[in-house]
Amino acid sequence: MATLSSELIADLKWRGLFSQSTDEKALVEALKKPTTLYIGFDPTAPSLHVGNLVVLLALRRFQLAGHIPIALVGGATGLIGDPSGKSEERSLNTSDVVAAWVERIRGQVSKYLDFQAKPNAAMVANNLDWTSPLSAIEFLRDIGKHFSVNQMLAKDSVSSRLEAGGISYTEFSYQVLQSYDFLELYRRHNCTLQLGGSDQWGNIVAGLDLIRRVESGSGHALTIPLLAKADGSKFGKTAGGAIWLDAEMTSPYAFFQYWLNTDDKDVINFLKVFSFKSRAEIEALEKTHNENPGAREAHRALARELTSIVHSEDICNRVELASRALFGQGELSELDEATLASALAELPRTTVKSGDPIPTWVELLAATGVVDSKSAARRIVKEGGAYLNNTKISGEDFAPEKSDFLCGKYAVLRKGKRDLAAVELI
RNA sequence: GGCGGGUUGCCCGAGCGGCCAAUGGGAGGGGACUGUAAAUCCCCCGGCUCUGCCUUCAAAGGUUCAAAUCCUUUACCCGCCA
Repeated sequence: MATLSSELIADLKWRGLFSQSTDEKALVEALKKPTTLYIGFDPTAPSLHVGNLVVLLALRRFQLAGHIPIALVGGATGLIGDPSGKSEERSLNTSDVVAAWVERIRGQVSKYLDFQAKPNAAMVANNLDWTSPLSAIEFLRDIGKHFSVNQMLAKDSVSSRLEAGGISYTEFSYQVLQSYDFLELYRRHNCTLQLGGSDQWGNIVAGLDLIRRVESGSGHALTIPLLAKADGSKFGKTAGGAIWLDAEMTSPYAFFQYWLNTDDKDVINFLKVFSFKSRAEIEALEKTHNENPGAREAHRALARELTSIVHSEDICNRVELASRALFGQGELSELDEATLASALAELPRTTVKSGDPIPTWVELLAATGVVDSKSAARRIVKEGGAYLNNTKISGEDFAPEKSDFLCGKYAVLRKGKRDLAAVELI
């Protein structure tokens, strides 16, 4: 990892993690010394998702380069709602919901930073700590006075909303709160750099203005491009919804598969953006990938590294084993019970009591939740996408027999090419 | 405050008394081809105890043998005039 500031910036640029910054020369100069920087995460859901990982890992890159990272969890801003990039007003969440999400996200964010590092230990902050004690009058006199409505209206996040039908005073005020966060972190920790997605540019420079006006101080802004996929679809979304970092919300198996199934056209870019591998290592993978894309070496490296970072190396190994065991190579019936059990542990599942009659394939699949209804499961059978233990089955009434249960316990249902579920006989 | 227009399945959007579970596009799903990729082609896409039945066209009531389609009220959105 680059430790010299010019190398750090060059590395970020090479990885496609550099959108724009305030005076780049001055930034490089400032980064020659350990610098305190922050990124904010608003609790808009119970977990962060893979989209957040881009900036979160960027923060880690800075720490590895010797800087002091602060992860700010937006206990206050999460109550307000950032209009950036939204075409409609957000619906507000209650304060207990937001408070609960803050705690979960605080825990998540902490996994990616080093709090023991010397001399640049990471910190986690919550903007509710300094926003909540502030009275409305103080806020308007001490902070609001420094903002020009003309400039606020000119911000992209606001002007696009004005065109799209309107914005509430609440969301309009968001940029003031975010600016105040930067000011507070500047005061408390001499934090002089804020990172964010490119949609955060306006909010970040508003903070720099505030620091200049109130403290006559200066700082820097650096934004990271929003990650785009080659086919134009939104990164991090699947039919099932977002890919979350929380293992309860997106299983490590599904997480691993998500990366393994990355579009060929995206895989090298994703390695640059997410991986901590060196440029040389990534370029070697690029070469391998171009020579034999079918081997999916680059995909596998990406999936392995991210699953290890987000979950753990141990979980990653288990999940990869499951992935290999369940996909084609080798007969399922040849797997020993331990391997099978751990592979299936990662899948959506249902159970059948050993005394009870065994339900039909359709009923079992519906019970695992892989499809929304029995009609959907029936459709799969009709269309020829139904498999039991990797063997195609037909007939809507098809039901597994006792003897179909591998090791006397497990049956593997498959829908289409890659959607798997497990049935356990208990 | 007055007048007019709108609210349809995951999204966009036709339908404007029976032939409507509702045209078309997108998203999504299955198949073929492949590499657990992309592109392409074919098929599917409310639910169920599935040759039939049930619940949907903002909500609630009504007219009719029959309503997404007509009437009334309510909620929300959007225009024009004050």
